[in-house]
Amino acid sequence: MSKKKGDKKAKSGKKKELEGLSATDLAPAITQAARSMRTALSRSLGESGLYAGQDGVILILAEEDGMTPGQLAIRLGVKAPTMTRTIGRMEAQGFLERRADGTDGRLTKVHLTEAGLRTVEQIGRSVSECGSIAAKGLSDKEIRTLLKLLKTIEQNLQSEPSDDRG
Amino acid sequence: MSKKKGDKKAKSGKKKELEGLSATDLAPAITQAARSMRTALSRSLGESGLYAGQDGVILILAEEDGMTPGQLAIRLGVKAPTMTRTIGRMEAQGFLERRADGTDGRLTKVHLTEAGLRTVEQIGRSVSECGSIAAKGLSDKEIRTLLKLLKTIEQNLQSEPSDDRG
DNA sequence: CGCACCGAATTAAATTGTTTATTTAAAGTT
DNA sequence: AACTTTAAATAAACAATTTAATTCGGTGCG
Repeated sequence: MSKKKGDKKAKSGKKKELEGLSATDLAPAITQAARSMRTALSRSLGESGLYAGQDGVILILAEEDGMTPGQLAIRLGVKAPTMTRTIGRMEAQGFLERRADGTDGRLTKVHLTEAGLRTVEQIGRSVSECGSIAAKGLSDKEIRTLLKLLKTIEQNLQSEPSDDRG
Repeated sequence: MSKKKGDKKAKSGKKKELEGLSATDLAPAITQAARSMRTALSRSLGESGLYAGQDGVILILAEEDGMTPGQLAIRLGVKAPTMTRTIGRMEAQGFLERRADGTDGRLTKVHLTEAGLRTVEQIGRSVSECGSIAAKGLSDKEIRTLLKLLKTIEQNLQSEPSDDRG
């Protein structure tokens, strides 16, 4: 870092060199885009009786049944307590069920129920459709670029856990 | 019924023509990226005593004081009840205050307090810093591309509020 | 003037998400 | 074998977000 200029505050300048300004807009931009996506997905998912955030659990379980809450949390990029509660809700809703692991008493295995299995296709459709709507007008290349950039910034953010130095 | 090609599973194919597959990955990708961003921003904002979601309110108010909750909601892309609640918390925290509009009894004007004003700079720094961290390694052009794509998908999603026609 | 309608704000209820702390079981150490 | 440490799941507390329903002031019509 610091190999170039423009790393300073530049608080006094309201010029046109908005190099830093772009980065400033990044957080709001992605926040709002994600909010729109979540809302759209939520609406589409509602037909299956699911909430945004639950779809990923079912989709992953459909690929590999019997994962533990911790594994699911990692796969979905959320914290373990979030997964625990989401699983609890979904279990109450009848989409999945917990089973104790016979070998390791600490582990909980999560399995799709029949009802859960029945939602898989519809969820896939919702997620896919939402993505298509969002990507309307974008070329295939642009979509891939977007995905790549998204992954990059995610990795950047996660590799910098706590940088509270001034 | 109007859908046609690309609706297949194609789960077995790992080829390069993943046109539909890209769009399918869009929702999860942006969701997780936004989650990372939110977490990072939340951590940085914590020093100011704020939570992610509150920053925008202060920043907008710093530009134009006395906006109504509804206006703030639109500007920030959230629904009115969200804004009401956030404003309530922030008022309790002492960052802003509500004042009734003398002319129109239905309106509430939101004003920054001195404490709120004092946080403006720090918030701007946090948001900017977060964006910079997220954008590390990306060229200026890439960042602008990302911003443009983000805006596009946001508009796409919002112009299609509830079109579940088949 | 009274009643219907609209619009802004709020309340209510549901969920995801985070951090911090607690329980419980496995593993490691002495 | 008893104690300590670690790991997984969970519980509790706090915040954001949404939709649906409610309150309340303004406006319009009869």
